[in-house]
Amino acid sequence: MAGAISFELLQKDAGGKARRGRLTTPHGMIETPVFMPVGTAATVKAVKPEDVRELGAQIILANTYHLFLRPGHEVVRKAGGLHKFMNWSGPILTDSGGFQVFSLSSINNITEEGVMFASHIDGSRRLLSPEKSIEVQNALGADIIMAFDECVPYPAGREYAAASAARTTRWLARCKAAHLDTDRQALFGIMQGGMYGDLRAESAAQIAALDLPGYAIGGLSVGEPKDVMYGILDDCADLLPQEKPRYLMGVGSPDALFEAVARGVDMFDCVLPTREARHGRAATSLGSVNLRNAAYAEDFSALDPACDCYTCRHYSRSYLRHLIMSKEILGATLVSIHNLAFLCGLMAKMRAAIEEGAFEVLKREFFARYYDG
RNA sequence: GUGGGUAUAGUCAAGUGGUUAAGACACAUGGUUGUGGUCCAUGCAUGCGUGGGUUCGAGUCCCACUACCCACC
Repeated sequence: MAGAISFELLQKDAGGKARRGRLTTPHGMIETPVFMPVGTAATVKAVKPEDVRELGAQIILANTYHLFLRPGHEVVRKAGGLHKFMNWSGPILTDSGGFQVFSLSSINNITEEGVMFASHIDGSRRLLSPEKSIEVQNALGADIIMAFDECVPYPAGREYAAASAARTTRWLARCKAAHLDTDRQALFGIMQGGMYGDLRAESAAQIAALDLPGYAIGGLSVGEPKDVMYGILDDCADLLPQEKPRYLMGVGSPDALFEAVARGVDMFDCVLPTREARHGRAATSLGSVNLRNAAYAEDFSALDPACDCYTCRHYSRSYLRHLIMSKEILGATLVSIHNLAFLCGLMAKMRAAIEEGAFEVLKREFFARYYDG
């Protein structure tokens, strides 16, 4: 079967697990490893789609949960799909709503059927199930859609993690059965299993057996210590199929991106760069900068001297701090542009380094400058 | 000019003679990982317009001064 997407493994890092790949989708190619900016409500907050493209983003993520509740997936369908609705012609991935049902809605009742929850917008009771999530994602029309899963919280007991992972796998089979238009949209399965290595292996084997076009690692970066996350990731490269893309959900701090790419992960998404930008924190080549700090009030230099993004080419730290402190909309826009450009640029550097067999060198140099400089 | 009122942190204020002067905003410093444009944590008045007085004890009562507000001339 042809399928909506194809993944080509171009190169593996000499001596390491880092991979250089290429994902072909109905809306264009994606060079991996890749960072996907998050556009929850069919918009990367504060940034116009053409600017998202210009800053180097190859694919964006949108949320089933949010669009299901508002404006409603039928509205998006009538608009001609998400790409047209939001004026983004590149690839899109939609999250299934599984995570948000647990993290955002208040009252929820989990059954084998699905999850009953109260909308965070108006409190109305809604049901999201594997079939419903696929129906909504079909209407949204993203290139890659995600399985409806339960993200096991941290910490979680072994028994709960095992039962939850097993249910997520059963839900995945239902998602696959409900998803018919496989030539237009690729369905990714999600590995769970909490922080238990053997449960992870079991989950990986079961979802791999369904022969899906890609696989995600879920349930990480949920509050566990970083070395625990890296420990789980150590095994993921061997647990998941080599020839399929691997997506680590919710990860986006620079150190975690390096560590995960080093362990063979290809795709990432995270709210961190845009959320932090709205609150005045920027990632730069020399480390993190909190623009709210009084020290930057009269700092007329560029946010990051080594960055050539629109924001760094035209504005000073002093001005950006003024915008953030005044809660001016432009502040969120400019810092978001920079933070996204920084992360997308970082991934581009990783791709080039893998091609040159210099990934470990880049990683070492980055850590020295970003965290110790 | 006459009468009345009000002065407490950068701002708005609580405070009715008795420990260490509420709270909010602002400000300062952290935090935020499949996004509720949020939310959270910590810090921030040796002092209550100024000067005197009463009292064991005064932001609180008394007197004078100063500033501002309102009304009348």
